[in-house]
Amino acid sequence: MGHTHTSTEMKLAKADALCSQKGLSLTPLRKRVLELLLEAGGPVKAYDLLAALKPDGTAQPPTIYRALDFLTQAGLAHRVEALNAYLACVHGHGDEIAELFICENCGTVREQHAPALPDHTPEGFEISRSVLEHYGRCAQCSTT
Amino acid sequence: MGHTHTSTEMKLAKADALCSQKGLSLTPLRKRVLELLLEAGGPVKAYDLLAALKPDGTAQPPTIYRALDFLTQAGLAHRVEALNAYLACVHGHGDEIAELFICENCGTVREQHAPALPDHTPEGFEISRSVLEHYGRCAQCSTT
DNA sequence: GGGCGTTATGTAATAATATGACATCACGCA
DNA sequence: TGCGTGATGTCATATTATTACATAACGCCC
Repeated sequence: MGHTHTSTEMKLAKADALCSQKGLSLTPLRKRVLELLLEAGGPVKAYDLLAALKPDGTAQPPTIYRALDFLTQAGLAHRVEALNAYLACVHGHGDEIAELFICENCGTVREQHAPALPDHTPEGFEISRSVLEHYGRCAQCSTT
Repeated sequence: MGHTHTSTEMKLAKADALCSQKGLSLTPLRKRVLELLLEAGGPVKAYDLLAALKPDGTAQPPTIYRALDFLTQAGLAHRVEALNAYLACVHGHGDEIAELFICENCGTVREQHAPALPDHTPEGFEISRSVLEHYGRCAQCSTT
């Protein structure tokens, strides 16, 4: 087993800890989906996850969407809105939101915490969720 | 005809001007779609537009998606990523990006220009498009 | 241990969103 | 006139997501 695998295991363990701390149950199915996301190392489509989960094609869509809902609620994954894809989230964002830089050439995603954000929130507007995604070319791809 | 209608006409005229200035052709179909978006005053789904366009149901999806592609390219509309919906855009953003505040209760959207992004873009990353959307409750809805 | 509520998963069907491919039309222009 | 280009029409299908209901797993109370 290589380094990547080990790292995945560590992240899964961390996710376990985080869930039990919050009183959420990271069941085998949910954990497996998170593992697939972590192994992918980038955004994955729901139906690709579904195929990976059960290569014989017996898994049904709700299976994967439920798992993804759980993971996103738990803060263990993000949905990349403009790609209809999902991404494992390693760091626990507190109140900060995720800011994604998505390379349209190679598909890699760089994730950061965005500091609390908008200066010009309209008076009285209560934000419950923010989407902040940038599309373009990463350093690698813009030089080549 | 009330004030809203008049205002829509003015915006359409403005769109016309903007297009001819850029060498784009705001055809009757495209203009009609923009008009529908303006009249709606908020985000509309592609298939709803399609239905509004041809109440007899004879219009096919590519019709509306092509028109929406044109309008978004031209800067006359935005796609609201997390809603799979489209929104007329009245102000021409220059290099600034659109920042949307979307009330999940009443569905209204407040749009602003976000200043070119005061962020920590990774070294070398070239942004071609940004998505900035906030979901929550507007002032109206959070008090009631 | 037996019933029972709650949460998670399985499964079938279908809804909602979007694109590909090709035909046709309209219009400018050599 | 004939041709090239961009726009639209039309059919088919792909992709993404949800609803609804059945079953299973597990804790809890008695």
